[in-house]
Amino acid sequence: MTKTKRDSYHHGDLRSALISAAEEIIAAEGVEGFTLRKAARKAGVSPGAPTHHFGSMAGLLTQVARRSYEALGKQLAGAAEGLEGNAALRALTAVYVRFARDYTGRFRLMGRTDLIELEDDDLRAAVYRAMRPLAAAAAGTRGLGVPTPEFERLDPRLIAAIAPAHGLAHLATEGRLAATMRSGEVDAQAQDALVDEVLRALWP
Amino acid sequence: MTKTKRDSYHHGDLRSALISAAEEIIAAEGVEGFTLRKAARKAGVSPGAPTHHFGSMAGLLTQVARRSYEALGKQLAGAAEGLEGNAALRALTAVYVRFARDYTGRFRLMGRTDLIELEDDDLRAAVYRAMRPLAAAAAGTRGLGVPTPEFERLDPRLIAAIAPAHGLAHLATEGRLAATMRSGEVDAQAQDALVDEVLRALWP
DNA sequence: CTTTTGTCTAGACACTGTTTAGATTGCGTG
DNA sequence: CACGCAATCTAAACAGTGTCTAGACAAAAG
Repeated sequence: MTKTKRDSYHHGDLRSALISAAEEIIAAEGVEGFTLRKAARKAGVSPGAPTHHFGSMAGLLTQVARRSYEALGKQLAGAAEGLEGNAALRALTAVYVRFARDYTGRFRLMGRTDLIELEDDDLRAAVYRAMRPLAAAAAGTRGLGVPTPEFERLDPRLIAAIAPAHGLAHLATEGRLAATMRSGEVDAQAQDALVDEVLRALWP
Repeated sequence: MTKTKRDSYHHGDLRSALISAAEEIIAAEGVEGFTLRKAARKAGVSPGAPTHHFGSMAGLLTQVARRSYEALGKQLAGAAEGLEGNAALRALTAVYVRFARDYTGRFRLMGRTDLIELEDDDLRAAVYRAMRPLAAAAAGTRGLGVPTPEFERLDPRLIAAIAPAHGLAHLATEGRLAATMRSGEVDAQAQDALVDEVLRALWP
């Protein structure tokens, strides 16, 4: 589809072309449908080419994961505006779950510790930045400082805010939140309603 | 190690030998270290043999996942005894997290929808049975019926009990619950303490 | 214009899961 | 007991995979 054409021996911007190709494959076929060679073919390049830019498949997927965390962070930041306390926590969690449902491929990749380089500094920073709105909400609600970037020694109350979101998101992607229609598709509205009920039980 | 010896052409009990082999590999090298051929070699059998018993790799791993859910269910059932209300929920969640930490390979497999056959009836039943203690605790706490076996149209209050456990477990396996020592190993005691704090914030 | 540096290809390697056809065995039945 | 059937397993191949090593090519630097 987005097969980047080649007129010259050199590609020009292969690095970002491969990232885009990977994102498209993951969006269309999921993480399990992704192969490095597919991405190379989509970019119109030989199987060995990606190695020069990313070192390994995990290197490429780490970039995709980083960008995905940035996207999630943006959505979270937007959702928290103008809200405070438990209302903010509910809104943030709802967005977290919607992200997992709407971008299941990306979300699954973010949890695949075998496919990405967790120790990558840029990735860690992106994860930290993405979680900031949740941290802020937890702090606003319960009097708690923003966590250190190392993401270690986290405050239990922040974890208490992240865990339900993470858990709900996983349940959603596994189709365990009811809301599956007869067509097999996910009934987004019904799912949102269910999530809202859960959230009102957790953060009244 | 546990290489099952062969004296005759037929194995005798290849089916369960393959399941055991798979469990050992997953325990030792994680899901990402598992290959079907490895399991076959460990059972002292040709690469094509497993297909006759399980149809595909997913068939074998589905059995491993089923047994893992049974193990988890046993631990949950044991943890709930003699406890009521939020104390039961806290104990159950703590066990859930400990299971994920102590049997990370198994736990990761349970979440890999691409490696197992989610629609398998035995698996679904095992999942349902494993979650019963959580459902009972949520019911005892908040006046809620035990969910239907189809695991659809779940009560939001039950989901509110499962989600934090699931989320905490994932965070634990990703090493995001502090509690990682300088050696790189997980400080189980510190992690348990942190989880306990989180749980007291969620279910006071 | 030449050299150096960064990109990319070609081909191979050691794997993977699965399929095919055939060899081997145990078991129920005559 | 002997026979044939059905179950079980093997051997070999197939189409893939990620990654490595040479070397080909092109653009930038001297």
